[in-house]
Amino acid sequence: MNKIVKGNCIDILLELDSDSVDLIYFDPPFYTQKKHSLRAKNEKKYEFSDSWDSIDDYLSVIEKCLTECKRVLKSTGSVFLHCDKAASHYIRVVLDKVLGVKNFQSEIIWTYKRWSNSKKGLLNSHQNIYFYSKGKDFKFNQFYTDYSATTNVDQILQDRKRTSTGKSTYKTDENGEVVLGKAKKGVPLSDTWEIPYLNPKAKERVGYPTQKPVLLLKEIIKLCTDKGDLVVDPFCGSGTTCVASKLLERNYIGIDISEDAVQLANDRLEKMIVTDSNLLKKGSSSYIEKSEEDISLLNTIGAIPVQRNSGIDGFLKDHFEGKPVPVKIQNRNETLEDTIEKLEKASRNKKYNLKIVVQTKSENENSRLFEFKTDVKIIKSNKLLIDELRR
Amino acid sequence: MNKIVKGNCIDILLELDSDSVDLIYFDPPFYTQKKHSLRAKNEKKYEFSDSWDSIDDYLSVIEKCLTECKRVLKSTGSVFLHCDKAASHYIRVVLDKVLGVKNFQSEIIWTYKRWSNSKKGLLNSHQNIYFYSKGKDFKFNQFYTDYSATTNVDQILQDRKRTSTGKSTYKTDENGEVVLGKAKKGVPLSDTWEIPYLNPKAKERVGYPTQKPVLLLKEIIKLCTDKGDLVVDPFCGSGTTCVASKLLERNYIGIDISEDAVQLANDRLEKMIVTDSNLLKKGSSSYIEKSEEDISLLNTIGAIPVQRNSGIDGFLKDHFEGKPVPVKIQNRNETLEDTIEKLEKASRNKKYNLKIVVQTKSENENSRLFEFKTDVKIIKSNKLLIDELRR
DNA sequence: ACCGTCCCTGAATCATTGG
DNA sequence: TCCAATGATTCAGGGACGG
Repeated sequence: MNKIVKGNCIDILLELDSDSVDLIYFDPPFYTQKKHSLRAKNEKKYEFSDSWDSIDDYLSVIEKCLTECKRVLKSTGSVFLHCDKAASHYIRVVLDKVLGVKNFQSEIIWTYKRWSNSKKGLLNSHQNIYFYSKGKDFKFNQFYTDYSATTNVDQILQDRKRTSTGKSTYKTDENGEVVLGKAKKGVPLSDTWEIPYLNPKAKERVGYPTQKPVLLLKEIIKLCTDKGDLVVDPFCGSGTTCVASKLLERNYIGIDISEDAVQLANDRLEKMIVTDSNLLKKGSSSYIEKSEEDISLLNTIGAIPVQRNSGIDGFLKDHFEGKPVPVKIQNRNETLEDTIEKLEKASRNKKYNLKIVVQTKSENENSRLFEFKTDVKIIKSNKLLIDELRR
Repeated sequence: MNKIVKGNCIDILLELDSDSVDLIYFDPPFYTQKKHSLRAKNEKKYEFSDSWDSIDDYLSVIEKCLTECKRVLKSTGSVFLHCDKAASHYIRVVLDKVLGVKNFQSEIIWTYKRWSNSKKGLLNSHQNIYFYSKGKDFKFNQFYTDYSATTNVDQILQDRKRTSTGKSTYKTDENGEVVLGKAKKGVPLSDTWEIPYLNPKAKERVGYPTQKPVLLLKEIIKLCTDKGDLVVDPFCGSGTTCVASKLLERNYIGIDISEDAVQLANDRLEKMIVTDSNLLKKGSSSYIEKSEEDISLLNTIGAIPVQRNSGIDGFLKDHFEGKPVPVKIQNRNETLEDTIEKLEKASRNKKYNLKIVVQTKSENENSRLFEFKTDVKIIKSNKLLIDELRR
């Protein structure tokens, strides 16, 4: 597990156990009948050929490969097949055949803004991803997005009933007051995703043609796998799928027929560890989730986040008595004392005039905080204040 | 010209001259294998059946009809075929066959926000429109949209040249100054269109199932026809295409097999009601009135933002004692009393068990808040708590 | 296993009401 | 007359259930 393998994807797939894979991201050559090439920053030229004798020739390769994919997939597994307009309809016919019409789940549209060209007609700015599950009980993590700006959320919290004619209306009790319904989670994720196209200057770019943004792959992986699950990419190219899997702590196997691609993907995974380790220094593997919450909190108090200091999460934009004000947010796994100590340690020798800890958990009864001598000021997070209201 | 004809579309198309039509909007049943019915405001029930013996049965009808469409089309004419995920791939195979792979121009994605349901998986929120021309010299009016906010317009005005290795760079003259190119017109219209779905309460609604927004049809018609051109809709239903054609001063022929549909379409052409979408006019950002800060704060306390209620800024995701918890953040220009009053007013008749105001400003000395009777709970924002530390 | 049929879901946004 | 607040209505829906 967690490797990039050089070889024909069918051969390599044959070596995998049946019912062992959670997600397959299938991104074959698009049947453009062209040779794709691109020069990387180090001037190395990467290319692959997407020329075929005929569409049938092309499709038969796809079909064989998909059949093998189906075999290695767990019964709860899914395939995401990425293609573009050129052959998407023929490929979907194959998908229907191999995986079954019933297991078609969604046509995902990936839209992006892009450079215009002089083509007569509309500017091409989407690609299609077909989502098929192996069976009925596929793994799916529901994600929710914000309500539209025009939605009256206040209203939709109400319960409803049916009138005699079968129309649905909002329910009121005997006093004419509205009846409130159950908690709302937000809007289920749509099948149209707007994710920026990989910018030609993006650092992420490694110079491989048709490289996909990591964001797109992360989205797909989060949707259909959990931590520790296995993701396979039979046409992995520059290894974006593997990078995304690694970031999300999924296992991965990438396959590509080109020695260059395998080399490149491996390099990318190496380097990622390097850039990643800075983040790891800061805290735990929960970095990604925790940081979003914390960044919101730092935002609300007007603080600038600091990434590489385990004792300090940020500094207030406004100094206090001429000195910066360090802020630390209590971590889920820390006692308040721990938090204070870390902040104190990090600010030793720095004569800050004000140091702030944001408390995020209630103290338990045998807290000895009152015995604790510190000049750190403690404020309770708004979330904690609300939790206390619930008591 | 300019008529709605009752009958089978193939029969009616046979009566039309060859090379006489500029645009065909082809909106067949989607192969949902369901009966679609809807009741209009006057209680009249409109329905059509979309059940077929098999996909081949369905496709053979489509193919016959498309073949006839091709015949009546001028050499500069185009077909827009509207379908959804259910059979889009099979339909495109037929389109390739009848009109030719070379004449495929675009897959247009119509995306919209819509009310959700309890489906496992992604929320379905797009439909597909295939744009094929009859030949190479199809009529096409290029439309342009604004550059994206992140585009460096200054830079794209510069001319470019190629380096020896084939990379494209900006051109400079002998003095090293940039060379400005010719004026740019903007970004060509993309193939992904976000147009609001016909609203349940829209006046434009006539009670016919699957009714399309006039806006969508206007977009298509403007793209491929000029004033006085002829537009044909072989499955015209409630006649949206004809309404759009009339509005844009194009000629039209609508065909439908249902007497009811023909009647309805004619009525509609008599008194044309079109809702122009406020959302499109103003843009969804104009509805978002909350500041980044407020959104961050709502985020940190686990609340869903509400955009359209001056008394409530959000609801906590977790209910309290079975009821939602409204939250209001004190506004810069409000006294705390104002804020509380607004929240109270907005939650009148709703039996919330907990209502929260987030105080963001200190009370001044002559605050009369202590005289104020309310069951709203007040918490101080983290920002305020920090400001108070500074005193 | 495969149909209809019924019943439920739940957010979008224009129309209407209110000031 | 205009702007802001509120609500009505929808289902190119989806799933459960019974024959």
